[in-house]
Amino acid sequence: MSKKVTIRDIARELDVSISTVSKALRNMKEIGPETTQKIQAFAKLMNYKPNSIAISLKNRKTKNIGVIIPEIVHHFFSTVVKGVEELAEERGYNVIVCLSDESFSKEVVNMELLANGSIDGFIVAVAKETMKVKDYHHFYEVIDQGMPLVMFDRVVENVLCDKVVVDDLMGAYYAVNHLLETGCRRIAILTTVDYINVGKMRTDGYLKALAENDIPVVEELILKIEDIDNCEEEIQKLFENQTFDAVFSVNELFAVLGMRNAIRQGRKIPEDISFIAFTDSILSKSVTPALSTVTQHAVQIGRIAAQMLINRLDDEISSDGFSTQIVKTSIIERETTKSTKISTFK
Amino acid sequence: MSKKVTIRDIARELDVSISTVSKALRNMKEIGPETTQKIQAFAKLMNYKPNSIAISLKNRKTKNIGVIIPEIVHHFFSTVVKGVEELAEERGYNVIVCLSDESFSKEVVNMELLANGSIDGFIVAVAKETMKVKDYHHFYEVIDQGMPLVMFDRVVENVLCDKVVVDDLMGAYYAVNHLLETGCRRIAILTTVDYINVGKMRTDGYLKALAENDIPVVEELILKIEDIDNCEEEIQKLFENQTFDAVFSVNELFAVLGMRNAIRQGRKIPEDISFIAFTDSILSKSVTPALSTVTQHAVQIGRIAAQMLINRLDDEISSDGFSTQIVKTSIIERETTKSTKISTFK
DNA sequence: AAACACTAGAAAACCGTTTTCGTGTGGATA
DNA sequence: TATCCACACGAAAACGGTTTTCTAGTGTTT
Repeated sequence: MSKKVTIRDIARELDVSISTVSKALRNMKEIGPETTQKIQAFAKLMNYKPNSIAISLKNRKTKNIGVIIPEIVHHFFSTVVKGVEELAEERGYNVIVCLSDESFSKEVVNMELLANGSIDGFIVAVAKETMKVKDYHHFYEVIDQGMPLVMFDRVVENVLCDKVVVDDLMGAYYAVNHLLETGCRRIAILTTVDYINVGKMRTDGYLKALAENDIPVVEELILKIEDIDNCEEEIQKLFENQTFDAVFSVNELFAVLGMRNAIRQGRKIPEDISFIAFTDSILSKSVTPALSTVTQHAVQIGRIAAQMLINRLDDEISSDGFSTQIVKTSIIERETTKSTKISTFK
Repeated sequence: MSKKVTIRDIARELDVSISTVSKALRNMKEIGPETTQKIQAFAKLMNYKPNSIAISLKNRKTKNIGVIIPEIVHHFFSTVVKGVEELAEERGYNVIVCLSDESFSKEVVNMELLANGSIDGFIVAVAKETMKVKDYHHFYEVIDQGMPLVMFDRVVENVLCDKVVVDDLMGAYYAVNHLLETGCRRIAILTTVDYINVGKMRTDGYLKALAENDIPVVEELILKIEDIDNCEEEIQKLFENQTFDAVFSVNELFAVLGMRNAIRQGRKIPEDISFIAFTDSILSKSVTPALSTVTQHAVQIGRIAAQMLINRLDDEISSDGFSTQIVKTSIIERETTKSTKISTFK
């Protein structure tokens, strides 16, 4: 086991001073070419790598960015992380991922842990519990210490920082409009409880689309699911007790579970009943029939968030003027919605 | 914006030495009770948090563990990370996640980056490309520097380190046996090319099960998929050109895509054709009919890997005696395989 | 020959904390 | 009263680098 070689080791071996080594490694003209040559060659030979801890301590910069997400086994969040990772790598930053597990206390602990020198800035999607208890002191503290913070998707209105959000309302609006355009009239919605920001926004988009098309809102067709583990029963009940010709779902899972009910009832998709859902992952692509979706460009969101953070870090921009980027969604038509063209031709 | 307060600030304010502050904060009996009292109270007031970088520098420990996985938008890998995170948190460690993107060079770069002081040890699933080019120098270097390394799932035989692997061969064996027991005789396999360790192992398990039951191996029923992006066509061709009454797949995706072909051909699942696949994520649970799977206990794998690493880190065990933990799989029977009971009753 | 410019390298400061090794005060002991 | 020992605290080194300042030596210019 060969220990890590330090600048000091090189200096000793080559019988020069450590400052000479330091300068030579950074190609300073102050050091003669052949000395520089020799030192660099030896350093490479010894497989020397500067200790990043020492450098971090000296420059008070870690070149690490901390990402805190509620869940990692989650297509949207992991895809955002991928985007963050991509851009961070391009700009020479590392990514440290921590999970809040949707818990307020874990979010606080993780932030405090990372804030003490491990990272230069945060990218966060706020935990459900935090949104519920509305306690944002950990965000304020971090900002107060001069550490940049970027929120994405699950954002808090009152916290002053850069934000990246999905255009959930309009995404839902267009999705429901698409159902309307293809001839659907009684549209059920599978959504979440209102304290989940994105669920609320998507529900509002659904309502807006109905309103603009003079379709009456039927309360019985609005299913707000609290507990994701028991969603299957709730969805089944909806299918048993109500009739409708389309389903708009705020996520893939609810939609696919809905499709199961439709299939078992012997209904044809999309002829008898159409489906469209937020989130575009393997699930949508691989189920049969393939699910039409509203894609949120998660990689893009990650990249933008990382961009905002690193710009602030590198340019040392003063803290005034925070911006909120809104990322538009797009609809991917697959097999669970009728073609707009065909319905026009009819 | 209030700057971070250091131990030095406290010393200056209270007009004592920095060593006194350091000791008082750590409750050393060397310091008088009322001084300790005063210093701790003031530190709390100032919201003092020790700088972890400095501590890392001092004790040459970061309390961080680095996880390198090929993909994050991947159910198995992200679930393993969740397991690692869980256990790391219990033991007071942070997790730094880096992605190799299945690329050899990114794997090397990321390891070098993290190895320079950012972390105390590694948990790695080897990238496809690395397995292909068989260049493992970065693993040897890290081990040589005395940094513990734990490999999981995608492991390299020759690298001496702790390992956690799925019992892929037996998992596949039992899965195929299950198909056999429920009356299937012509069983197709959807697998990957042989340089992917787990694909190879699962194929071997398939072969073993057939051999032990005196079922002839039909080469045409073995589909080795290289490029995951074009797998749909390849699978379709198999369904068009061959007949079989069951499919064993090394992952969920291939199976679900296979099911699509069966459904379109109007075949009944599982009566006409059965399906069973490795990996148990939302996909299996939510497709219709729900897919029977071989679950790999990914959280468990993550926990074990983290356990092995942290034990070595905390106990400072000498580097001899590496172990390989084999995690058994289990079969989850859902709707794509016939019930064993029923076939017995028949 | 004196003044000057340049190059190379030695030495020290610095980052925030822990740790080792004093040092001075006071009370107890001889 | 002189010696010893706790006790409470402080000075300084260490961790591993970077950076700055200072010194010494060489060669060129006038």
